Amino acid sequence: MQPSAQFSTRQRILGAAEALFAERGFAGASLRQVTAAAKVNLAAVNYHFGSKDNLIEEVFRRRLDELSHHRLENLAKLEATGNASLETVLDAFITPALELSLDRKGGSVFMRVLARAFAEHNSSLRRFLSENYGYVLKDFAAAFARVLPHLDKQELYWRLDIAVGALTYAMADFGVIQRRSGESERAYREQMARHLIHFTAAGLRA
Amino acid sequence: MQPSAQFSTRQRILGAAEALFAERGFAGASLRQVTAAAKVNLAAVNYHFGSKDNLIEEVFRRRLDELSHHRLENLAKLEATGNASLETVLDAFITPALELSLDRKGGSVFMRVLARAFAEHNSSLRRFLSENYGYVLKDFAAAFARVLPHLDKQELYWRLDIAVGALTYAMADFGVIQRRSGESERAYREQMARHLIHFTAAGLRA
DNA sequence: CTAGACTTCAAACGATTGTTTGAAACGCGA
DNA sequence: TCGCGTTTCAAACAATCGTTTGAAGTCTAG
Repeated sequence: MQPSAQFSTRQRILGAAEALFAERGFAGASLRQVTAAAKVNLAAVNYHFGSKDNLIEEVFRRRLDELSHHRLENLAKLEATGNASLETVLDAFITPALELSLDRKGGSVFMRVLARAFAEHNSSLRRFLSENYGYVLKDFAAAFARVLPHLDKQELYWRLDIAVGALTYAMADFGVIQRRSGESERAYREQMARHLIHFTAAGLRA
Repeated sequence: MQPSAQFSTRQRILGAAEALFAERGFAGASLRQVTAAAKVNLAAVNYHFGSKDNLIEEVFRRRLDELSHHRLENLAKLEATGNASLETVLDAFITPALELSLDRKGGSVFMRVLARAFAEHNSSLRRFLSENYGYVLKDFAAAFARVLPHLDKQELYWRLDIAVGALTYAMADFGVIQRRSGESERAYREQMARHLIHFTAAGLRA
């Protein structure tokens, strides 16, 4: 387990897999395409990850560990300072995803991979995500319940379900809106986040 | 081209393909799985549709022709009677999808297939959908512009993009909300449509 | 410098992929 | 009943799939 060597091969596989999963889906991207893009040997995937399914899980783990941490950290900060409102809770959820998609080159494509996970009815993948990161959504649901006290539980869950859909879809860039020529990636993403918070807050509050 | 024979084999392939595409994706569902589920010979797909890609397009065409017609019909009726408002235009868009998902057994799974199409960056599939059904979205965008005159074009497009995401995601049943035990499929779907219109109208108007 | 663990490599495994083939079965007008 | 276009069928095609293998290469601790 040499740190440098392991980092290089493992990380390059994860990066190439992430990009190809976003573009062609989990079944549509083959390990040969992944290893070719990563410029590593085909057998390296099974050596480092054991199987394709494990590779898929690791692609999620690499990003979601950090993303979930930032989201909950933001939420805790709001609760501690008493600044929790509908808009700030939404911001606590959205901004880390925004930063991730701007941070590294692969960040924005990961949001597409994440959106694909929702479309997959693959039960083992859903179980993996629910078991490892379900508590994040639970904590946020509780926070939303606190800032939307007039909604009963059933009503709140319906609206959160719709809101998550809007956020997932938008952050994955599935829409038709294109970045204008003079506009930077950062400016485009920040505008999207602003619209998302505005739209979703209105829908949740209505 | 005997009507009865053609109907039977073709239609059974389309039904089985629709279900398996919804469950496993376009790349994840093989023609052998499709033909086995449809109880037809493997070669029947290439005989009746030419290729897997053509089969995928036909799965969309079968539902979208009718769906688009109903949507535009509803919209035209609103314009003719002067009843066009934000809620009624949304209803004109959503209700046909609701009816489709309740009408036939395969209707609800088709909405999942449609949502998968958004996740696919497959350019030929996107081109097929845009060329054949893009005018529906264009007509509705114009209608929304009329009932939301205070929004400038750029602002409207942002919000419609988000709204389409919310609708697509929700109608595909990607969320975590489950039908309650005593609740009928129809009641569940109608409640979802009601929440969707309410949420989206608020987001668009805000 | 050597021993030994770690990593990479080319090659091959059986299984499965979309597609094609040519013959068999079918259905219907003459 | 015959003949012919339409449809179905089992079988096979080359290509690709995820995975495994054992040897070659690389690295560091002793």
